[in-house]
Parts: sequence; structure tokens; C-alpha cells
Amino acid sequence: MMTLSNDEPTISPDDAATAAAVAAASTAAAAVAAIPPLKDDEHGLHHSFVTQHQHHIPQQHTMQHHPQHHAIPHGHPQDHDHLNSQINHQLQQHALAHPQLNHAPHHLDMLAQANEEDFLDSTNRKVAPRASDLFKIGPQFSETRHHQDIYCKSNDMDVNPILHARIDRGFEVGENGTWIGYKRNYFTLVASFTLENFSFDRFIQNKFYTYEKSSKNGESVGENKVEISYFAIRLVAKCSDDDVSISLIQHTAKRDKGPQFPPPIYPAVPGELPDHETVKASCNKRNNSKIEHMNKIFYYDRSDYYQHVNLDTLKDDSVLKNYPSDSIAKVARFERIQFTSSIRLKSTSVNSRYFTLHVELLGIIENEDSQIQPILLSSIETPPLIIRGRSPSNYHKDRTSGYRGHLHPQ
DNA sequence: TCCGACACATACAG
DNA sequence: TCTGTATGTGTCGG
Repeated sequence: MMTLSNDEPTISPDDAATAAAVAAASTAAAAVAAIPPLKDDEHGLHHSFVTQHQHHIPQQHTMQHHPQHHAIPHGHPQDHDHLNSQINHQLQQHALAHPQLNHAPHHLDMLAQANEEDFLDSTNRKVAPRASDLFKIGPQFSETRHHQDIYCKSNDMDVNPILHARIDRGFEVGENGTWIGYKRNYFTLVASFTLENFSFDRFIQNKFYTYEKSSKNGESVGENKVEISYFAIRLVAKCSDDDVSISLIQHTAKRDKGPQFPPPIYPAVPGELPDHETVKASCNKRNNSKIEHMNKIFYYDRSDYYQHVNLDTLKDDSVLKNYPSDSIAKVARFERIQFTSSIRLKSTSVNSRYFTLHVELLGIIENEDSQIQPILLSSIETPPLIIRGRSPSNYHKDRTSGYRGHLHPQ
């Protein structure tokens, strides 16, 4: 359990924003600070909940205790060969579908071409840590895949959720059309969901339900109808041929000097994905008015809504009242995410090891003991991703951000 | 060989 | 323009 005192001297206001996003679980929300893994959670992950968001970042802020997370190692039932072949297939499909990606120019290429005089210089130039062109749009996610149906409580209508996500930093295409990221570097991802034929107003005036698969002694014995208290978005990573306990980690802006957490689960209402430039502009803001502006894009303020319609919280009988905090994500933003250092990157097989990132829409339900539990409703995933490790050999090839130039070595 | 820790450097934010 | 920050990555040593 990580504890930070209020007078932690090295923490900036921006950290408070990050910390709030990463870690905050107020005592009031502590009851929902950690949720159990999905029943079919292959990775057995525990995530924290983002239950609060600070719209006004105080100078003297508080970083609350972070709920405990335990990676639960487990032997798991993944069909490796099948998954591998599936991923290889996806990789081929992706390369076929995006031939233009095979020769994406790189800023270092352009530098090299721009000026012969500077060429030798540029061959040894590192990627600048704060270069704004580190923000690049990553691979397209798959179509939304449904795991459990959602129904509208008022008329039992089948509701179609659509997940949206984009990687905004940390991945770029290699020479074969594969997507490459670096274990040591951050990536940024945003995600949201919408419900087809549901305007926002219609959404917040309704309730929804789904079915929970029930089982006895491991045998599936049907489904129970369960009301969805609220929706949530989470990010998980999966590996092509291995089982990795917790494979993603989130840092604060302080990186080594700050705490690290698994990416939070965001309780969320439907929202549109902001464009790439907006996400890029939202990072590392310290100016309060800019932060507030960004908060309006990424968060929904329930108390504003209640005030606006002059509705007593207690009288609200919609899905909205079940959310654990007034500040609810419209867009889940995952910043400063890295694959955990514990993942192994080299595969013993001929194929290299791939990862995929999955954005999941969860329905949070309350069982008879008032325990909350997530149900996986739908998900989207990236094409296979190659994560390069720390080996210096990864920093010399393939003209990615690790490219050091080797055409004219001195 | 891998990893945590520390270090250096450099564009951004204000 | 100047200062503090955030972050890619170099490096040391276990």
C-alpha cells in the first residue's frame, strides 16, 4: 500500500491531477475502490477504480491511499497455438490492409534528407524526450465485439454499445507494417463508448440490464438477469504466447520518484472521442483554466446536471445516480502507461512475441451481498504489437524512435 | 542478460 | 527569455 503525505515536497499540481486520475479513491468511495476480477478474467487482474476526479487542483492536495492491487498469477487456459496463428493472421491482414504504412516517413529520415550538412550530426541524434512529434496516432482498433447483451430496462430493447479508442502516443509502424512500441517509453490511449440510438439525454434517463453467466462447480448453468449499476472502461494487455500477470503500469509525471499503479478502471458515461490534437494538448497542463477546459472534455459532472435540471439526487432513478462519484469519465484517458518491466519480451519460438491492447466496456453490477462485480460487455483490440525491450540492439534498427542512424557511421 | 536505479539532456509550459 | 518539468534513453552494477 502506497501512502503519500500531504506535504510531499516534490509533487506538483499536475501530479495531483495525475494522482487523482491514477489513484484517488476517497474514503467515501473506498467501498468500491477495488473490484473483483471478471469471472472469466483470463489475467486475473485487479484494477483500481477511478472514483473521483479533481476539477480544481489545490496547491495543497491530497493523494489518497491507493487500493491494494495484487497480481494474481495463475495457470491459464489459453490455446497458445491457436492464439499465435490468429495473431499471425491478424498481422498479415493488417499489413495487407495498410500497405501505405510500410513506408511511413520518420522525422529522422526527414532530418537526414533535409540537410546534407547536418546529416552526420543527425545520425547520432537521439529522440528528444519532450518532442511533440512523439504523439502519433497508433494502430486502428478492431470492431466492437460483444460478450454480453445489454438491454434497456424500460422497454427491454436490445442496446448496441460501440467502443471507441485511439492510441495517441507510443507506437509507430515499422518497415513491415508492424506496430512497434518501446518498453521503456510511455504510451497514451483514450477510450470511450456510445450506445447506438441513445443520445446522451436518453442514456441518463434510463437504466440497463444484462445477464450474468452463472455456474456451479465450473459448469455453466444458465444466466441471471442483473441490473447494471453503471458502466466502466478498462484497459488490459494480452500476450500472444504467454501469461502475464499485470502487464501494464501507469506512472505519474514524476516517474521514478512517484508511485506506480495499474491503469485505473474508469466509471464512464457515453462520450465522443476527442481528436488526436486535443489529447496531445491535454498532456502536462499546469494552468488551471486549461486543466478545467480539458476536464470538460474528458469528464462529465453529475452535480452540474442535477443542479441544472433542479433534480434532487435522491429522486434520480436513472443509471446516473449509481456512479460512485460526481466526476464521471466521458473519455477514459490512459497516460504514461508502460508494459511492466516484468514482462519477458523474447520468445523462444521462431515468432517474436506480440501483445495486444484491449479496451473493455464493463457493466458493474451489485450482487445480493451488495458486492460490486464487473461483467465484460464488449471489447475492442489492437492488431498485434511488438514491444521492444531495453536491449541496445533495439535502438539501431528500423527507423523508429529508437533509430540512431547507421548509414554513415564515423 | 535482465532489471532497478540513477543520470543526462532537451523541448515544452508558463 | 528564463526556469522548472517531463520523459527518451544512456549507463552502472547487482
